[in-house]
Amino acid sequence: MGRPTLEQVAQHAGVSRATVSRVVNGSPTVAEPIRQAVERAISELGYVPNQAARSLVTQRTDSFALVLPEWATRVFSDDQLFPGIVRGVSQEMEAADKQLVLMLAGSAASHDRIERYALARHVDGVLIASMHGADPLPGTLARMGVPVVCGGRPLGRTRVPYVDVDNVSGARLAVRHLLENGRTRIATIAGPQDMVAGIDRLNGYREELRDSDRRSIVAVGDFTRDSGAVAMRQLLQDDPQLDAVFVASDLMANGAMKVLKEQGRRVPDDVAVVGFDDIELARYSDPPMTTVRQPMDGLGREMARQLLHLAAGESIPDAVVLPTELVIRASA
Amino acid sequence: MGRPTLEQVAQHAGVSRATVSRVVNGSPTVAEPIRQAVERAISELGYVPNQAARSLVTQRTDSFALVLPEWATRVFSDDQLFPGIVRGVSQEMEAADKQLVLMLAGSAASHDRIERYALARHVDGVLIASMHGADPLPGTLARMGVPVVCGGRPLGRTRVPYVDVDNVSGARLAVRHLLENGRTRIATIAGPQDMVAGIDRLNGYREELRDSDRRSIVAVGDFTRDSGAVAMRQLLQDDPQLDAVFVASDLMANGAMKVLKEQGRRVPDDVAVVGFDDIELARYSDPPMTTVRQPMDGLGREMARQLLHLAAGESIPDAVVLPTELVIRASA
DNA sequence: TCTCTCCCAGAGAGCGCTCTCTTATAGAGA
DNA sequence: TCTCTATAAGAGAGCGCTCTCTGGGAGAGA
Repeated sequence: MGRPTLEQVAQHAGVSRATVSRVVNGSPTVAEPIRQAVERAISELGYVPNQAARSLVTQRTDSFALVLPEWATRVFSDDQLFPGIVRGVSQEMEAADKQLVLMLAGSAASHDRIERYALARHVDGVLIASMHGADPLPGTLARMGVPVVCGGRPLGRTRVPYVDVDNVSGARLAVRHLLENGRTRIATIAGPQDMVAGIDRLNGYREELRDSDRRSIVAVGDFTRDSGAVAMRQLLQDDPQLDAVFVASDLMANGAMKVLKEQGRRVPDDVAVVGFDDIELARYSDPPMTTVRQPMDGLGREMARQLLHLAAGESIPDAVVLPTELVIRASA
Repeated sequence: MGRPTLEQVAQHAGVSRATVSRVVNGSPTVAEPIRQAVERAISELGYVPNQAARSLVTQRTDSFALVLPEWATRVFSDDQLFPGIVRGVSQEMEAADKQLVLMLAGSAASHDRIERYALARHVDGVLIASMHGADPLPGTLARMGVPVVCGGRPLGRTRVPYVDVDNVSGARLAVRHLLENGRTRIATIAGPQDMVAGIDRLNGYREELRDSDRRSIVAVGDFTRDSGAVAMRQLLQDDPQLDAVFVASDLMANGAMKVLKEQGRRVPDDVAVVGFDDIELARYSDPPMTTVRQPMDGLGREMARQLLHLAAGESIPDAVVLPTELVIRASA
């Protein structure tokens, strides 16, 4: 009954507990015949080391938590952002033979849960992805000595290392493309201004326009499709002459394009549209969308890599910023 | 330095280790003044129990694994299936104060990893979602005494409890709807025939047609949008007269509708289309899609509930089948 | 041949916690 | 007053593993 223990393997192989431990952990100081005997015993008994016992002494668990805001699974449900990050992190963790614990942070209560969890030494480190506003969690954990890496530049004064995509440059690329195509009245549908992605993309838009002396025309959405439609209607009302829109997410751009179609504006002939994210939808929309690609897998992978370094006691850069790229299709 | 231990809390409160343990675990046999003293010590020291030490003796970890095939994050990337299950499971686990460990099973190698992980007593049970073909993993784990619940009926002879949605009835509902609307040549684009969802939906289609003496017209896709387009072309070639298609997933239906449009067939006037899944895309396609809704959150939640019961030593039903529902929009 | 060194296996002390068993204290009944 | 029971706190034995320290045997140098 029960799984076999080190002790039993040792007995079965006729050696001491210590020797079995050495074999299991690949110590080089074990004579070949003994190693083989132990390995035979291990596989005969189907021995698997008890992780709890091991981490009790090593003080490591070899697993890491990925914290995602619960709404990420909802708002982003039909694009690749959420699965992309998860996949990237997961790949990198698997490669390092570490485990991934996923935690969805819904309420404020779950912040507490997560904090306790990390402090219970359940994980060797924590990744925190794309939070709203100035989330205190990363700072709190870091202060308690828990290795933490954020996905997306954290707002506020917390000095926590992060990995982000270059939202500002991405937005500038998009706007520059519109300018280069002779568009003169370039509006934007910005994302929520309590999220870094929302803020930075709007900044990029503004910077690029300022450099070319155009005036900005701004509406704000919340990254959902419907909010994109609402914002587009607003923009058309504000400036019926506009001939281009830079939209801070593909999903909003999709809503916006629907409105443009309804109002009889042709895309891109009358109004050019550039999105952001390059989710699958962008490729399949009508017309296929010109957009800014952000490497979500890459973001996840890089976050994982940085955290692994940090947890290994190495020092890591305060920030890693991944490049974004303009993908030109038909909408602009 | 480092986090405080039980011992230190005991010392600080002037009691024994056992008493602190009692307080932490909410034992009723502690006198009120002592309990308060201990609680004060706990909060003063910022004590958090070490999970590894605890589970070493309790033989529980209070965490559960959710295994997802890696391609789930890719193929299903732009719909709600993957995030839906994750969210459902996560909610139920959080409610039970358990942790969720997410494991993406990519290769055959990761099967091994997962097996070792579960056997290392890292988790108290395992959820396995939507695998291809007759996956040996659930059976193997179950045989080793690990509590397992599958999402989606497992193929093969393994007797592992599972939770599934009623694919057969859903498909029948869809086909019946088409019949009731006077459609006579009803084709189907089936899903992959090594997946239960693919098989059952095709079966439902066949059963319903057989009951009404119509012949079946079948093309097979792999649940991707492109495969839906390819299959639709095939169907139009096989039977140019067809006036309806039941498509086994919304994503494929989206591809199919694009082809219909290209070939000048109006939806639903010339060809009615019914999808399956009710992902967000269905609501936003043109025309909005009539489809079969499957409760992915519900599936996740029910899986979690069953597993929690199982892990608690209670007996659970071999199968739980959740109802599907026809959502009528404009495409049929 | 003897000693010194090297190498490899064993012994044993915990890691931080739970839980059973034991003991001390107090109150009740005779 | 003495015993019997009830109740609450303490003592201590592990849970399964790692890792340092110790010890024994073999080979090398003198």
